[in-house]
Amino acid sequence: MKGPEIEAAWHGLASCDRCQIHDLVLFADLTPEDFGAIHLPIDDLWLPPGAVLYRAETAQPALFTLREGLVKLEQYLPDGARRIVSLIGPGDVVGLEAMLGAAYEHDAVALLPSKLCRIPTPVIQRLSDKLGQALMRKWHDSVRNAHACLRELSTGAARQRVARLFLRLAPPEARRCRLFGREDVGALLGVTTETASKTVAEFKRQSVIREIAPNLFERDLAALTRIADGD
Amino acid sequence: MKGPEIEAAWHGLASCDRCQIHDLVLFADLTPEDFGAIHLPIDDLWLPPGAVLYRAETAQPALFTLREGLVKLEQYLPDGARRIVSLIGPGDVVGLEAMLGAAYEHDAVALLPSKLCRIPTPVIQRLSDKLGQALMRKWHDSVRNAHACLRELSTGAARQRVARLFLRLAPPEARRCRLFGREDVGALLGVTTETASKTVAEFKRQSVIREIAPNLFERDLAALTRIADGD
DNA sequence: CGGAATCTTGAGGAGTTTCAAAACATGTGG
DNA sequence: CCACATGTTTTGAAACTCCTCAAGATTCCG
Repeated sequence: MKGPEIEAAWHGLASCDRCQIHDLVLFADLTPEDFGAIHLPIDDLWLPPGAVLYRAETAQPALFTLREGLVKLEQYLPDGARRIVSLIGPGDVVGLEAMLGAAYEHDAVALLPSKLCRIPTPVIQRLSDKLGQALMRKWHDSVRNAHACLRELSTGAARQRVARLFLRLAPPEARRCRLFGREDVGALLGVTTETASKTVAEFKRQSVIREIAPNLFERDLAALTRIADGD
Repeated sequence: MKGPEIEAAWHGLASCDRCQIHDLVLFADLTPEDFGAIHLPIDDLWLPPGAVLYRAETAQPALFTLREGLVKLEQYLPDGARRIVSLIGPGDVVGLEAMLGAAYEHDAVALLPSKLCRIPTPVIQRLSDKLGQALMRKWHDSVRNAHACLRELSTGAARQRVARLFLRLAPPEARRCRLFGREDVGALLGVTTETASKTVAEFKRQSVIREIAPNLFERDLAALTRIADGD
């Protein structure tokens, strides 16, 4: 049931102070001196789609910042049903539970090619007074993200959910967005793979979306918004 | 659409050090000296069902600990659809976003008669080094709770969701549990009020549950578990 | 004892799932 | 470069679930 393990590529050591998305991430408020005090390696990772970042029930003294791409957090019900409980986008942090010394609670898997930083928890702890608020903001983001997934992606008819997903896949100013496999779309929206596929196909026929390349779409934002709010 | 505002009853000042659920709450690790350092009033509140603890978009420099009862956090979609995104039980903290100086993000409303403490955020901030881990644990609980609501209460057929709700309404050792209004059951499970009502009625006919008194049920845990895991 | 909610029930229809098969894509080895 | 195997996406038809609408029963409260 679980796919083959795909190894992450180690990309090198990160230079946080020259990070592209500097103000999005955890270390936004740090001074150059603070960076000097980091004595543990912050690894730079690249994951292809389907690659596993970590598995539930495992533990590492590290959390991750997503710089680019898209990651899913999935959990399983006692009856084996699989559900994606959160979509992680650029700037978000994954694996915050490591700060409590706890095991990870989800499978974290890349949905699109993704770049991440692996930050050892001792680094965070050492800078904790500097980071206090920023860290809490990331917790806050996790809660908000979870509530948004419930509110927007698990409520209403299937076509509304798919529409809201397309609106969520890229910022409003971007016309194009990239989608992932239909099985994952289903597990995220709480519908079957077939319903996910049929709905996406229907949107294509109605030119609410247009498929430029495999799983790369151009969106009609007005039409999508209309559908998202109930036809 | 929103019900009438029901005022909370102010119950008195809390004595945290003699709290009934002492080890569940935020202040579990504090010493008597720490309690002495609290110079802001920690109010003791009692809410009847339907009473509003706070509204979304409003702000107070305070968070709340639920000692007894059940509270819902609800949000609205652009199209007006209402959704309960989290169920708050005894020991849980509500309104953690106040720690970031932000406005509340949900309507928080009592589902059952509830007892809470109102803790001013400066109290937490003053004790922050003592509380660091405990506070983070509460954030963690919030995320876990949100994911559990998505995973168990918004996945699968309606009868599975209702069964999982009944299993969640009280600890496994308790035979009886109390339920709230059908409209709220629907908003929590992502089904209509009618479906919620029909499913509860069906469970009664099949004696999976037995109604002792209005909205007080005796549960057949084995049967509920069987249904929850897919018939 | 009304009157207003809330809960229950029913019938019909829309939407989703299920099952099965075909179309398409991808990667491997000949 | 093609043939083939594998996996994903699409499509269709039938069964089923859930929603909609409407009405009746029940509870709650003034």
